[in-house]
Amino acid sequence: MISRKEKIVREALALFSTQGFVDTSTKLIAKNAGVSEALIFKHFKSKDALLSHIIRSGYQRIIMEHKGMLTYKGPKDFIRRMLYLPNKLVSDAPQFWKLQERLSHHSFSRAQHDQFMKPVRPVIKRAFKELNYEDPKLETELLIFIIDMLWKREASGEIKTSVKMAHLLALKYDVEP
Amino acid sequence: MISRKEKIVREALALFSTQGFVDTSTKLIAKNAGVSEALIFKHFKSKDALLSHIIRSGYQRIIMEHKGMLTYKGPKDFIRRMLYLPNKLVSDAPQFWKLQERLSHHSFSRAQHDQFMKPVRPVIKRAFKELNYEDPKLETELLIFIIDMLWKREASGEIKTSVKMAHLLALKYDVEP
Amino acid sequence: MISRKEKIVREALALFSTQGFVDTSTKLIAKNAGVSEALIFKHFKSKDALLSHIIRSGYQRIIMEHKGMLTYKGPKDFIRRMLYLPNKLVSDAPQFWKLQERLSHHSFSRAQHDQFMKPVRPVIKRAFKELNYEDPKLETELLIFIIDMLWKREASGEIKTSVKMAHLLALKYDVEP
Amino acid sequence: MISRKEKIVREALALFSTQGFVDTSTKLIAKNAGVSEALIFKHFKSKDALLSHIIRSGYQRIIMEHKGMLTYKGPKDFIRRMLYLPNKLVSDAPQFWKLQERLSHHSFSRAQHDQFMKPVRPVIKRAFKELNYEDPKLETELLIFIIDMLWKREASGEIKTSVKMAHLLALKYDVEP
DNA sequence: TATGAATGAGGTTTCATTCAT
DNA sequence: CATGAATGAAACCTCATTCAT
Repeated sequence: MISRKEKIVREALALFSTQGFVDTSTKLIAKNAGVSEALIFKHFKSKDALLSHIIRSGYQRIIMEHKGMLTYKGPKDFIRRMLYLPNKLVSDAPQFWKLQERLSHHSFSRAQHDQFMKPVRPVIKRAFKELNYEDPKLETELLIFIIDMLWKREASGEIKTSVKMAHLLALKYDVEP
Repeated sequence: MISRKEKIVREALALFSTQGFVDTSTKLIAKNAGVSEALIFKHFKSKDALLSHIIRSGYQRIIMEHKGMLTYKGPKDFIRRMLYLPNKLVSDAPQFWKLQERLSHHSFSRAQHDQFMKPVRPVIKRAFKELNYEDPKLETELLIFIIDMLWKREASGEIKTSVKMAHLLALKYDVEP
Repeated sequence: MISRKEKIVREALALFSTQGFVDTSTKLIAKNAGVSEALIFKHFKSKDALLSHIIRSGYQRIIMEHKGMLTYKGPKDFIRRMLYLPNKLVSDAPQFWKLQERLSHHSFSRAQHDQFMKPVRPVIKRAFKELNYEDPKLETELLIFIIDMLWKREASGEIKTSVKMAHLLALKYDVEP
Repeated sequence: MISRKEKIVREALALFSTQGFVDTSTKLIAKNAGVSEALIFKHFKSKDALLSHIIRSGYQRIIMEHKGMLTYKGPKDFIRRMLYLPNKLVSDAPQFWKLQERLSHHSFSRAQHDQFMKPVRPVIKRAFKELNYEDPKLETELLIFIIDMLWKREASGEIKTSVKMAHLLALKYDVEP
């Protein structure tokens, strides 16, 4: 059975991701969750705290579920997996990533995302080094930029072409087996 | 001499682009512009109308100032210019593009932007065709999306690496002279 | 040729009588009259003054046009004419009476109307006296009340039945020739 | 103990009936009721909704309290009771009828009133038929209109002469026992 | 005479949040 | 744990009115 607290979180996520944080009133969240408005503030100190909770717990779960993400079986394999990562992430938790996409100006959200992506950077760099790319650092920036691009696009709903793009990019990087 | 109406528009743009539309009160705009709040509503019917005016007139000016944008002197030249377009746009009107970036979920803003980019698409496709790319359509989608991400990134302030990326991409596309 | 001042007065009357005084903005009056809002305040000190002007000049004209109203050619004739007066008044200036009907709580309007009806009262009383009615004073009150009733009803647009009622009343009072 | 919601309703009725709806601010209602302005909007969605509630519940109560109104013990008795109805109504709820009188151009108010008076019409007609009046339909219209004017007059405060008139009318209709 | 530009005061309504129960 | 009742602050917007030209 799903707790009322969880109900609040789910409805809030659904609303924040579709209407945006500011345009979603606590009243509406309460109504959709079938609870009193006051309960939101019993469980979370404020509307901001509710958002932070959603972000934090979201990344926690994602980190849990993608623990193998960093396993390195060779440069080409890693880069390919990075290119297909966005699709996996967004497929697993579309609402969450839709919300993230909307929160590009929310500092806490950005911080959490940066922390999530931080361990990836050196591994990508290693891959480009092993593949003898001329400027591994810049190539890393570019790939991360592309990854960013892809999950934002997928989160926006344009999944099909995004997957095609990922494939096209994999070909360009020559990492397709 | 700059009119009060223009003053309102400028302050509104400044505030919307830094704090966001919803988080900027008409009172603050008025205060910063040194006018009465009522004057905003004399010149623009509503806060929304003010935003629409900013968007519309912004794109109008940009279209004016980038009339040569579509001149085609060969595929490589065109693709290169497309890759450097974001930098040019954002350098010319940083606040405006910052605002646009924030408004990615605002339907009118999207519509205006789509209209602005619409004529570009067939030309890019032509370029890829002339260069004998295998899937010109998908390549076009990809490039347009890259352009989109580049200006958003630049608008967010990350200019230096973005320019570097544009250069790197130009090399990858083999369009650098 | 009709002056701008007159244009304002006419449009104001039209709007006040259909939408009511408070629900009609000076902005709308100006727009409908095809003049600037400021001009209203050049010609009339305030919105209230404009209303007062309309009322005062309205009654002035009506008094002018109904000078013969009080001529007494015998009791029955007078009472009959009184019963048909509402129809004549409202037919002549429907908008004006519609406005009056709306202004039942406006003290100036009431005062003007009372002044207009004042000279009628003693004549009606005289008629009832001559006809040997038992309580001429109360009968006078009642007839004035009925007249009031009738013009308000006609001003509201229900003209046909009101005329029928007037006729029926004339029969009841036995004043039809 | 009287609830805050009821307090709001009462103060609103008092103010609307004396100052009129538009000229009464929600702020003043709140102040007079000793509650916050926001509470008005918690209990009633809007100022208009508050007014509608007052009208609707007012008529509901009146209908309850005047259930015997339509009992028919003979034509003369019924007509006499109709003539004295205005006085009974206004005596019972003077503020409410004062408000109704002010709202003669408010469509919802008119509709409610019409619905309240609707069942009366056929009974009056029946009475006039039984009394062999020549044009029962027109007589009905006239009587209903007289009733209408009487309660409006009483609601405006002119009670004494109105009662006298009702009595005089009863004599004229020959319905006084 | 006529206007465009400007405003202070005030209106209704929404919001996140608190508190007694 | 859960809520209904309540609120202060602030939002957008409209209004009648003034004034320099």
